[in-house]
Amino acid sequence: MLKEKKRSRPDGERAPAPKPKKKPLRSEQPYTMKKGAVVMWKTLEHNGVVFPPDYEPHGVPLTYDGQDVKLLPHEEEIAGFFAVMKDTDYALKPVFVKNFMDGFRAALRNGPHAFITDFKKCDFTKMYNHFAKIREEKKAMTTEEKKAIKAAKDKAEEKYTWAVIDGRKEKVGNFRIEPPGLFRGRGEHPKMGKIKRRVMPEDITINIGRDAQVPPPPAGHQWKAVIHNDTATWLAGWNDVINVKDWKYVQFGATSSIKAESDQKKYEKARSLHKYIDRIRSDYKRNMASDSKEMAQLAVTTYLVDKLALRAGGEKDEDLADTVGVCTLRAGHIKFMDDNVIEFDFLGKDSIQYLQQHKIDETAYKCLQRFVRGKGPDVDIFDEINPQKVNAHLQTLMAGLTIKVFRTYNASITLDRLLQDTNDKNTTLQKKATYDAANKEVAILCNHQKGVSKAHDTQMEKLAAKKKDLAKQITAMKKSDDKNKKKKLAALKERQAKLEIQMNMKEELKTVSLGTSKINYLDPRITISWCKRHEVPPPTVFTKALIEKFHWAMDCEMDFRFCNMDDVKTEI
DNA sequence: ACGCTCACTTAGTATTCCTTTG
DNA sequence: CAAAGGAATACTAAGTGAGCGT
Repeated sequence: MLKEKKRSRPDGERAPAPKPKKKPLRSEQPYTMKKGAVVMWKTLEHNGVVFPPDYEPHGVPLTYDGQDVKLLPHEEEIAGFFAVMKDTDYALKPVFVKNFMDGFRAALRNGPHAFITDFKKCDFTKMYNHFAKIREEKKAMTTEEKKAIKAAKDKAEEKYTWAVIDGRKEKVGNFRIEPPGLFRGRGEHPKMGKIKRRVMPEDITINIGRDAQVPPPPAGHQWKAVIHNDTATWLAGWNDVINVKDWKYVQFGATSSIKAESDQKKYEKARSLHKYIDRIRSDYKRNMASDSKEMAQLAVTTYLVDKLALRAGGEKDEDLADTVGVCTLRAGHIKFMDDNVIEFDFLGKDSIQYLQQHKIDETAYKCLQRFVRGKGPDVDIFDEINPQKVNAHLQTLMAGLTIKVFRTYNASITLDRLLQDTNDKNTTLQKKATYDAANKEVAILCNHQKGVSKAHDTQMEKLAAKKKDLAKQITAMKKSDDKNKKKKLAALKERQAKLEIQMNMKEELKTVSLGTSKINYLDPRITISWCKRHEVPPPTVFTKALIEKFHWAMDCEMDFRFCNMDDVKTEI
């Protein structure tokens, strides 16, 4: 059964400002408003956004049906979007090519080049080479030239990199407006290849304090609107040009106090789940045997979320890639194996495949068999529930609990558990390996993957060659009568052992992404406490950016499993 | 109860930066 | 000192969930 298509809005317009509610005077407003809407700031100043440079025509032709055609600037720009992607996998996908070509043809339609209609006759090589040449020229510049250009750019952008919130100067995140190009949707996205048109000042809504100076739009332009929404923390926003009902925001950066505060709350919530987890687990175990199908479905989804760290899985529109989470799993996504083992095979967020077998609770196994009975592969397994219902049930057990908290909780507590095995006799490097191994387990739990780098095989071969060479040297050393033979042999053997570990690690991690959990799921206080206890300098495991992001946790010593709100020592 | 908007977090990949190597 | 390799950061797509109106 196909999911029902959600009604799409005909215009894609969005109200520029929150509905004007009957509010008391601003000065009379309490700091926290009635429900949900919390006032996030009293004053907010910033300098707006940076637009990409205007298009500069290069005059390099498109070759069509063997003939060079010099396009008009706006046509040339679009052809250029494709030319730079000529060698990517996208250019091989029919949907991508069709969407691109539809857009390209529409741009050509009323001009002198409307005869360009057939993708097969389009040859983008000249433009491609032109861009390649520019890249080469850039690369060939001296270090000083590169530095000077970078410095000039940094200087011009400096004032956009920060904003002042309640008197504090803080980093802005994505202050650069997204440049035009072709949409790179992930997986089988029906809109891939569509033209992402240039975002204009007229698209942008500025959110800023009432008393702040409104940043001037580029000369000859206007902002779409200027609002003063103090319950939101975004500085500017616009309707996404591909999924027009989506809204893109310019937000504060990861190191800002706004983000730090919400990060702390997230991890405190995950920690407090530890106090409730036994009750929650007995609740869903009991409810899996319930006569109520809805109750049983709530229980089984919660069980899967807890055991496998699955995502919620909200309903999606048909004009997006077909991906699922626990609530949207369909009968064809699971296979019943012997001994209560289920094979899960579905595409999750970003169309990343979740392909894992798990032995699950016997009652849950039987429930799943019952839920899929008589259903074709495209029918929803959990037909009586959705994430809202699951979350509503969870909130009868713990205030504020939602599905995603389980991912944070299980990721963090897994790290905490695995780090218990750290050997203090080890070197810092070995301790880092322990940390990375724990990080890796979390990444597998959360199914955080990455594409195998193109260079992977060559790199492995090189390491293998190195290893072979070392083995040779060792054999030679054994035969030699060098008086320092013992020492040298030991050194060689150590290098060999290190190389061996490096190779195994590289192979094991070739599809596993450690970064995502480190940035988003692992309570930094677990890591920092571990660093302290085992005398590992934090930069061993956190990059400079992460140390800044987690600055609020830097002096913490904490046990994740003891939830005491007083533990948060560092105030922002 | 449900659909929809809004605001924000989470995610993989592209690009840039920095270090190592030849 | 340049090229290569790998780490770090930038980018932007794609999720979650609260809350509101119907």
